[in-house]
Amino acid sequence: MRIEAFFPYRLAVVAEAFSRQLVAVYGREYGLSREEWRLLFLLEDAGSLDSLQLAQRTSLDKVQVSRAASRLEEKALITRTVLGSDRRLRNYAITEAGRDLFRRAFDQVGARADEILEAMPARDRAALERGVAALDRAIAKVTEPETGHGTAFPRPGPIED
Amino acid sequence: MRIEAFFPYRLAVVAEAFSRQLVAVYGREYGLSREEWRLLFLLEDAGSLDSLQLAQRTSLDKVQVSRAASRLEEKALITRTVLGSDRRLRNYAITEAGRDLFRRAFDQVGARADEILEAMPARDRAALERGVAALDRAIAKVTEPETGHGTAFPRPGPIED
DNA sequence: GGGCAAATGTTGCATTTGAAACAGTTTTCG
DNA sequence: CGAAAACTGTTTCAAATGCAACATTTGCCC
Repeated sequence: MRIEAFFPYRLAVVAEAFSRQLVAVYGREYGLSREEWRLLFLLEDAGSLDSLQLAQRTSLDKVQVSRAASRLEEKALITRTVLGSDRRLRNYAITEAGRDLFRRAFDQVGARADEILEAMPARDRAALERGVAALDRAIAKVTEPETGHGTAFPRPGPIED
Repeated sequence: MRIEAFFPYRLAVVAEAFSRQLVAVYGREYGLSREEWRLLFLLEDAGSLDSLQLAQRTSLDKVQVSRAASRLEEKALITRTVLGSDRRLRNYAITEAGRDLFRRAFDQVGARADEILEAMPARDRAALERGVAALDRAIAKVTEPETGHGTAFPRPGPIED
């Protein structure tokens, strides 16, 4: 089989290429890593989050969150405080500087993303959004066979993570 | 804006999750990195390639190719020889051991990929393939002037279906 | 031909990343 | 109560990665 015809390869390559286009903006021009970008994105929307909420809404693991938050704190883009109610947890809040930086970056990143997406015919764009949403559901279904109550399919191979 | 509604984020997260499912197979069970997997994939199809052909058909840069090839050579899965016609280039060939390993891995990886894709309704799966192909073309179109890296994989011909 | 620029693959070095160990805090349960 | 287990964030250490310099080979242009 030719690798160009192998769908997982095509998906990975296209997604990486798309991501690179956006990293080129928030990375080169604003010095943000992908993890920092995502944390700022979440915090600009929510204003403030504790680490439990944050873990639920990001696909980053705890090490990535900890390190990205350290860097953002050094740059004074967010603040981190220990929660009084549970001292294991942290409260993350975006600063005004962080908000300003994110908004400027988001303008450019969003414009770049739109430029690419609008280069697609509308029908194709709709197909892409539908397909991505469906793939997301399929992965969740296949990898979480027993999160529901009742009887779950017995899976041939256990997949953790 | 909620990050979950930002399409580039959704695409990246879904693509990473899908890729993780496959890396869990060829990585954990066969000890292959993503780059090694791709090189083996190409070489199993072609049997033998020189480095120019290889550069055209992967989205890997020269350092990644060099390092992945070193590891594959150490494992005796491929051979690397200097080309007589141009001693800057290398000829990569898959060994029998490499072919065997790849075929066994591919059976499992392909099955895992199919398991996920077949968990999608057929219409959604068709939409995904259409959308991914269209996004690839859009990125190529938008980044065409630069022609530099960061584009998607080379398309030998128009995508059917 | 001869010197210089371009092309190719490799290596060095600093940074990043991932997995596991660690430290601090809370919950559980005898 | 209090020891042990569980949970959360951080640190540590080895491996991977990216970027630039490097060495080798070829092509170019006079």
